[in-house]
Amino acid sequence: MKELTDYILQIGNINKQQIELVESKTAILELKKDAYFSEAGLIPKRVGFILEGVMRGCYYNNKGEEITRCFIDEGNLMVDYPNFEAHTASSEYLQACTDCKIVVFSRTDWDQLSNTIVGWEVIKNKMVQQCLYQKSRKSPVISQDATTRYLSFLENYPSFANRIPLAYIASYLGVTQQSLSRIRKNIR
Amino acid sequence: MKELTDYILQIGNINKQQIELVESKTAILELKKDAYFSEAGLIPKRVGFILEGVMRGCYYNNKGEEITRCFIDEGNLMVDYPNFEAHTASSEYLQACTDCKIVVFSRTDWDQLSNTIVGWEVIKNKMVQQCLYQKSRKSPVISQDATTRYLSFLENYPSFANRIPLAYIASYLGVTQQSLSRIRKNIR
DNA sequence: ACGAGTTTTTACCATATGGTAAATGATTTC
DNA sequence: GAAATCATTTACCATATGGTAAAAACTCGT
Repeated sequence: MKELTDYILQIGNINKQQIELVESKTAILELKKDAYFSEAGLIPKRVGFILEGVMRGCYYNNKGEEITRCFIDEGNLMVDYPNFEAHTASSEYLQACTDCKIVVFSRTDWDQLSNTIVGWEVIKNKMVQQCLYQKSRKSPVISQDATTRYLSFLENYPSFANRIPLAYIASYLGVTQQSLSRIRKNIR
Repeated sequence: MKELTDYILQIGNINKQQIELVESKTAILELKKDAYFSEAGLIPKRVGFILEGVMRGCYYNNKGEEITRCFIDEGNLMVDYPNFEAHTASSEYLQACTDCKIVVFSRTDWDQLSNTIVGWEVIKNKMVQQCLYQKSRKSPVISQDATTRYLSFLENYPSFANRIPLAYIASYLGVTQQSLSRIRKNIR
């Protein structure tokens, strides 16, 4: 669980005893490839932190196409936070792209740790903030052409090209699989 | 300043006296169309809350083209928060698209209010979070075609079509001005 | 190792968007 | 109010990407 500890320490000040308390409130979840962590239409009940593997957020658009909204990899927080906070149904799936190992907080523990750890509320909010920044910083830039977006994707997620299905990457980049396949060919 | 009060109250609990304290730490800034609130290359020193008008975040890409990254309208927070927090140079300009009236916090006041108002730290972080969600929720969806993106834009910002230069909207949507002009024609 | 299923590549043509340029329309300045 | 500047529209052709379909390459379970 060192990864989670490092992640928290980089964000806020918290002592050893408090870290142990945080850890005591978590559980480890192993997800097989393709399994869901949370689903569209349901109220998110848990916050995850990815220890190993890659997850993605995805949804179905009005044409029934499956669209990848984001990738979340090791060392990052995973939750549809607006809906988690508001107790409203999520509009996306959080799905494992590979086998994953995840630290899980229940809603109760996630919130109640604020009562026992001074500053947990602040740490929580900063973790969520950081998670959002990551997402927006890495997400494809709409004013770039498809090839440039793919090259940036490779820089942001160097290990993904061979681990993640082309279709997931294509919908993330906003192109068809065929186009992405052609782009890969042109790059070679 | 009712707008700012409402905004804060919707986010956290804070009493009348505390609100007055917050307000006493702010200044009102009037920006003329095209003026900058902050600039690329400089360390952001202020947090703004827009009372009237529309601002945009923009930058120059490696081809020298001016790209609009986001619009921020009335009732929303405006700041390049990652760089504000890290004391690092911003990579974008925050520019007035129309004449604007803005509530301004200096960095000192923004941070030190946490010492006098219990819970300000949490409110601060939630305001920033909400600001980020707004931005990502409204930003154009890369898997949609240009016409769909423009129609969504109109829903998100109904008052913008005639107030904001076409070039700004085009680069926000990831199309050329000519394409956007053609799209407008097709919609009519 | 085989076959069924899945994923990726290729090919062909249709279409949307880009690039360049010029014409029109709007706004500012003197 | 005329000239100058800036913003928007239109036109033309080039190019990138999409849609459909099929072939090829992988994967998985037996």
